[in-house]
Order: sequence, then structure tokens, then C-alpha cells
Amino acid sequence: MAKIKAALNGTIKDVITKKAAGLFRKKGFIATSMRELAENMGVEAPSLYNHIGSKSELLQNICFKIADEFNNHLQVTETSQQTIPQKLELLIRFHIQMMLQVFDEVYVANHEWKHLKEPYLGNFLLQRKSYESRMVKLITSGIKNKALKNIHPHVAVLTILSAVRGLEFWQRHKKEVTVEALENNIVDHLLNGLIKN
Amino acid sequence: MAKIKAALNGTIKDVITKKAAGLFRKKGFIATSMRELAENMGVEAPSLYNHIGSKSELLQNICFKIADEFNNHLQVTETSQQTIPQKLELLIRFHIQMMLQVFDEVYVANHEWKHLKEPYLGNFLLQRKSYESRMVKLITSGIKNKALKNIHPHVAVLTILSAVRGLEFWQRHKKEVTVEALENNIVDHLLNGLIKN
DNA sequence: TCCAAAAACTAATATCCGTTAGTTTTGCAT
DNA sequence: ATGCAAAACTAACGGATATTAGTTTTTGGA
Repeated sequence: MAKIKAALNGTIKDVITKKAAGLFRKKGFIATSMRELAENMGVEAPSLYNHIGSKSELLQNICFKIADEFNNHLQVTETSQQTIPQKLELLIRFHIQMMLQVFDEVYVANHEWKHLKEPYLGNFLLQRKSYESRMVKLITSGIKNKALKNIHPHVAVLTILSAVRGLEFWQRHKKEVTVEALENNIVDHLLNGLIKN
Repeated sequence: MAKIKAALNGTIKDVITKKAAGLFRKKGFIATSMRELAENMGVEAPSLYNHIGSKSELLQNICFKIADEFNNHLQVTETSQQTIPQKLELLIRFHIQMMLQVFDEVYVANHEWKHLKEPYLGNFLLQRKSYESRMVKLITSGIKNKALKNIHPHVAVLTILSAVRGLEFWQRHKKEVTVEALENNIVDHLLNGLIKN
């Protein structure tokens, strides 16, 4: 049988993980079998175990790589010299870009994390909670600044985070709008609303 | 073994379906076994088949019952005598109420529909597409009216629909805010934005 | 060209899955 | 009390699952 080829900028393990992310997104983690993943790689299922530790490990790698990217970006944004609304805009734009650039991985991290095993599950949820509460702090500062309306900050965070997830459904309409227009639309909607003044 | 008791306002099948919705939400459709569902009902797995046709049928019932509720409400809203922004507000409020009142079922319809079998899968996706495009029409009218900003209507619909889904994560924070405040916050955020004028 | 290491293969294991068949128990109406 | 229908039970089916063990093939460097 044909061998798996390593990508130019990554190991064979990376290639397998990338393909796994695609399948996990389309069919879900549990519904994706190792045999199916192997077939997609042009190989028998047991051969995968020359490169990876387990099916669970694939999910872990996907989820935590994405979590790291978001945490790092939040860290940079927090410490940057910007107004609160500018920081919010940066965060929203980053979420949109991640959604468009590594769609499968972000989708899996958003939806399939529940199949992580302990202690990874607990760790992952902790990171999420921390990310959320740092955004809440940001918005709370903005309200004190009088830069933002006196809205419930936790509700605002959930609304923003969920709204950017909406790009899951955008994949079907990619051609209708440029990436810039898409970003600008969503940022404007979330920061300035839909209704004309 | 103890018998399953019918609820006051529903058959035994309804009780099983309700419990299934809870498990499907927590663990996912595929990861939920009929043995596990049976255990939760205090019964052996084969006994369930005295009341239901199959595992798939449970998922179908959940998804299409929710789809019907949303379609009916949209129909009523469309034909009501209201301004476009008022209609949008009604839709957003209905989504929030459904999310809070039949959380498990809405969650399953939102996330587990991909495990529906044909022809149910195709039918379901068609209904979703139709719902979306009716919302696009509504927003397009609002833009022509100059009631709404000249935003890309499809993007706005995805943003709104995704934002209300955010209440998935709200379940943990239920006590912090009243339902009315929650609704008002989200409606105001989506229609008028976050930034003070 | 040859040899070691990498990576493929086949075979097999134990476990779980949804569902069916056949049987026994339960509970209500007569 | 009795009998019938509803609903529980046990046993079992065929098939799919992730993974391991052991073996063969492929590949790239000396």
C-alpha cells in the first residue's frame, strides 16, 4: 500500500491530524472510525499507530493547539496599547480569521471537546472559562470607561463569542462576500448594531 | 423491573424522548447508547422497543418537533402588523425563550441533526435553508425601508442566529440575570450594538 | 549493494452497539 | 378472581469498534 507523505512543513503525524480534523468536523469524533481515517490516508487502520498514539490523542492535539492560539492572541491583545473598543474589535477579527483559516480545527475544538478524556477535559474547560472571564473583565473596564453601554458583560461576551461561531454556516456562502467585507460587517454589527441612528 | 410512568401530559414515548434529548445533548447522539438510555429509565434496553421504533426515530422526533415550532412562529411573525425591527425583535425573543424553555431539544436540533438519516436529513436541511432565507428577506426589506443599516443581510442573519445560540453556554450562569434582562440585553446588543453613541 | 529502521501489512482480541425473538411478569377491566 | 393486553425480562444476533501482536515490505544512507 502507498505510504503517507509528510507535508512540506510538517510531520506525517501532522498530516494525519489535519485529515482527522476534517472528518471529526464532518461526522463527529465518535462517528469517525480509525478505519475510515486510514482509508482517507490510503492505508490500513493499524498502520496509523506507527505515527499516532491513539484516537483520543488526535482530538487532544486539535483542541489544545487551537486553545493555545486563542490564549496567546488574547494575551497580546490585553497588553497592547489600545482602547477597549479597539481591543474588542481585534478579538472579533481574530476569531473570524481563525474560523476562516483553520475552520475544521476550530469547529472541532468548539463542538467535539466533550469527548476529551480526563484530565484533558477538565483542563480544556478551565482554559475556556479563563478566556471568557478575561473577556468579561475587558468589557467591564469598557463600561467603567463609559466607552461601552451599561450592558451585562457576561451576556455580551457570550453573544460575541457565539456570533463569530456563526461562520460555521458561512462556508457555504464564501463567494458572496470578500473576507474584509465579512469581517467589517460582523464587527460593525456587534459593536454598533443593526439599526440606523 | 419498575415500569416507565407516563407523564401527566404525554405518553411514555414522550417521556423516553425527553430523556433521550437530555442524553443526546450531554454526550452526543452516537455516543449515547440505548442501554444507557434504558438505564436512565430504570429498564432494560430491549424494553424501550415496546414504545419506540428505533434510536434514529428519537432523533427525528426531537429535530422535527423543534423545526416545526420555529417555522410556525416565523409564519406568525411574518404576517403580523409590525415594523421590520419589531419583527426582528420578536424573532430574537422567541429564539431566546425556546433556548431557555426546551434547551435540550433545541441543542440537539442544532448540533445532532447531522446524524439524521435520509430522507430526514435532506428534509431538515431544506427547512433550515428556508428559515434562513425568509429571515434574509425580512432584513432586506428593512434595508430598503431604511429602517436598517446597509449591512449584508445574509451575514446579519448568521450573526443573529448564532448569537442566540450562545445561550447554550448561559445555562451555567442562569442565576446571575433574570430572563427579561437577558432577553433585553441580547436584543439591544444585536439591534443597537455595544458602543455608546 | 546491503542493512537497519521506518512503516506498511494481516490476524486477532475483547468490547460494545442496535435490534430481534421468545418468554415471563404486571396490572387493569370484567 | 380471571384473563388479556401491555410491558417488562433474558438470550442472542451480526456487525463495528479501537487497539495489539507479530510479520513483511519499503526506503534511504553507508
